[in-house]
Amino acid sequence: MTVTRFAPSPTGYLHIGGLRTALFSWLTARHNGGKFLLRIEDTDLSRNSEEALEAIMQAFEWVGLDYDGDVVYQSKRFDLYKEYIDQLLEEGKAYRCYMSREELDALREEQMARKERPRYDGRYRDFSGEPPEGIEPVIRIKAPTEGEIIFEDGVKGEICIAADEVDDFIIARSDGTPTYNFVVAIDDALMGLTDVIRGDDHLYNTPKQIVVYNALGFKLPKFYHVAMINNEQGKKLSKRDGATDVMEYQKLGFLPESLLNFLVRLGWSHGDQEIFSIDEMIALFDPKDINKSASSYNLDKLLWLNAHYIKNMPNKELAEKLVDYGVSIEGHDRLEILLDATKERGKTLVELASQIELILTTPESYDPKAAKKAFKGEASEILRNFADTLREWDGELHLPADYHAVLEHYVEKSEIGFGKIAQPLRVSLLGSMTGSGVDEVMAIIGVEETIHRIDRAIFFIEKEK
RNA sequence: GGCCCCAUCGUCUAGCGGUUAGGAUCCCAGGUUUUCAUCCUGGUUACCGGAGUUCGAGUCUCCGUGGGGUCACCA
Repeated sequence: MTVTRFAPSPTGYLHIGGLRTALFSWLTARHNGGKFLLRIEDTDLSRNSEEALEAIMQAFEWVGLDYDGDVVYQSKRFDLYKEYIDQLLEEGKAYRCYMSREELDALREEQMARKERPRYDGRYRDFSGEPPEGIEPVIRIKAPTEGEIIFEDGVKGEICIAADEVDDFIIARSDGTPTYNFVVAIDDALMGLTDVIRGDDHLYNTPKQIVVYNALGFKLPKFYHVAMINNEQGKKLSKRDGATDVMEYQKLGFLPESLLNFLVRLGWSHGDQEIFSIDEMIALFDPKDINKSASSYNLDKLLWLNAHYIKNMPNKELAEKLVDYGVSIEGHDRLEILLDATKERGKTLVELASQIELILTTPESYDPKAAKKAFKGEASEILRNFADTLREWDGELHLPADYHAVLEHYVEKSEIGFGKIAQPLRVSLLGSMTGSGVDEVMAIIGVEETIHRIDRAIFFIEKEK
């Protein structure tokens, strides 16, 4: 059975790059009917934060990626790791190193001065003498000294790294706590991972982890190293580039399905298809199709996707989402007309909310340019006559089409062009020259409010004269 | 710097030895709409450079160049 995982360390919010690898892992598991596990890499007790953990879990919930079983916390498994450390020590596959931090730093500087690659020199690898006083040793694992470490990466192909590039790295700190590359290998093996999908910044950790797998006799999973996401300039994505925190996207008015669709297409594709529902992603995703090259983040495409998903979302659902953006219209009796009239002109929920606000609120002022253009000539008279026509209208007035009939009737009766009434009417209703159709707006706010807004506009026009 | 990885329109990508190099986004133009948006139609724009292999190379090989990653008692 396919088993994948996402394994963040709780040191900050969930980054969109992290979300993409999580998505790839999740899709791989779901596609194969396998399991997707969540593990928290919190072995460095000093760097963990409770808020970071909560932020990550919250982001996961928002986008709707579900995981199987319980969350695994590495900080709660120290006893387990200790057993493996002891085992390796006993088998002579690991050893105590009594070099102090100072000595290590000095060695590194020396090597750098000689323009060599800084690395541990293995001085305690076969040490059997009397250990120096007062030094708590670290535990190092014996990495192969010759040959090469080769593995097949599902994305990049065969990766071959000379053994002397991998030194005897530390598996337990002097305080006894285990380190990252050691516990990752153990947990991935023990949790039954079949496919490890992660960022390619981990590519160089893989040979180290393979050393651990081999020392402990574990079976290797398949590795996939996904290239990074860059900013629009092709450089590494940083906080300066705007939203990198997944939850930022919620605040900006993005739908989780838009973000997921956007991310799945960064480094993966299926022919010419751009729009993928979650079910389609699950059906079509295969990690072997992941691209080798890094991709750049592009906000325009995300906005386009978001507009698409907003347009196609049922109004009821949209209304529920809009509550978080300060718009409560769930009980509005013209909900359908209101959302049909607005959801095609908002790229984000934030924009949509302000469109709705614009219609529902009586304009306090008029856009000067629009007023100048629309409120000239006989505008106030035309508006007054139209309001009268509305008052006297004895037909049904519910749908936009009903209001349209009134407008048509008025235009015919008074022998004026459509624009003569439509333009001043729009500015009266919305305060601006652009926006939703006047038929829709009138149908949403009703006759009374329509007349109220017209009266206010007439008052404004007369006052300005 | 050592090692490793990568390279098609501005961006996301298709291509898997023979295509007028396709789609999407952005941008521009036209149409639809009383306006704006939507929608529809059309247009501009790309194989990093150089050798080689081959009848034929974006596709394979090598060398450059450019970009990225990594070299912790962080993860």
